Amino acid sequence: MTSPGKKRNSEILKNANLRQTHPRLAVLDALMEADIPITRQQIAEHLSDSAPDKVTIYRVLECLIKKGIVHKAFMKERTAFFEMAHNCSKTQCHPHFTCTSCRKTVCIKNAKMPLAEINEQGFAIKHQKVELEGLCPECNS
Amino acid sequence: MTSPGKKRNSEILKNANLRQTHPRLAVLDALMEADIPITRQQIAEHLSDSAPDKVTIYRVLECLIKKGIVHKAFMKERTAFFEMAHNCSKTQCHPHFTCTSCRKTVCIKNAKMPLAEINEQGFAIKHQKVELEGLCPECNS
DNA sequence: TTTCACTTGCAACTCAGTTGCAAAAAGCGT
DNA sequence: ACGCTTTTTGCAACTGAGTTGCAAGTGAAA
Repeated sequence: MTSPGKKRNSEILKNANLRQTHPRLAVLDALMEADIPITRQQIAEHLSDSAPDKVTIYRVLECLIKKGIVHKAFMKERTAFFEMAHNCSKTQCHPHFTCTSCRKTVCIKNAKMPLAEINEQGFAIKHQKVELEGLCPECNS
Repeated sequence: MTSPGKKRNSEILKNANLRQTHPRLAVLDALMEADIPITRQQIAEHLSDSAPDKVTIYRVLECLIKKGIVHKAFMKERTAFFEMAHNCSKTQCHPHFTCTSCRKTVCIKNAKMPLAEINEQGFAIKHQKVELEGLCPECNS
């Protein structure tokens, strides 16, 4: 449990002006190691015995999202998937691709997407999210 | 209840090889009249006294989605929003814009979005969904 | 009109996420 | 280190969208 990211997570909290607490460091650790969007349940499983209460995990996530450290990436089967925001630009997350056959979701970090342009006046686009569906390489062969 | 769309809805079911039933026609009617994505609850409210059971509405929607007549447009606050698919191309729905201030969502039917390009080999993109967030004209002034 | 597969409605259930509140602990000044 | 204040945590109970099983109802083909 002395992973190299431990110090960085503590740094993240400090920069965001948040108290250093076990649940916050633990949730950050789980999200960092996963490196793909995961659910609250997967966060708890990753932390197993030292996992905070589920309410706490939700509250920690809410707080980290508010600070822009974490994103709610997407919903699948009525369940939210969270990921670290450090691979996203300010206005746009990388797209997520879900395979309609095996139902796995992967991050497409290198896809380039222009921001949508709205013809009507007055809209200020702050954030764009792209979801892709289709067949992944494994199911497509 | 003799709206001009009644016959069209019946036609839709016939073309899809689905039985003509009250719940199916009613759900189609509600979605047609709304012309924006709505929830199962809003469908029921639209139909008020003649609304089918909520389970039936979900099953009708599921069936219409399978036939490509209806789309699950997006989720907001853990609730699914459904819309007629006739404003969407095969590979892409029009984007939906949600205002972060008033929480209203509108369809952006005239926005042009190219399909994402994935550099890695083997992915077959079947469908792309774009969600936008920001300030709507009313909240932006 | 009969028949049968497909649909519907009801009741009971599931389960992700939320709320209220009392107990714990982070961080500050002393 | 030691209180003190404020923020955070954990528990239990709740909420509400969506699902499941099953018996009763209905569309449409023969």
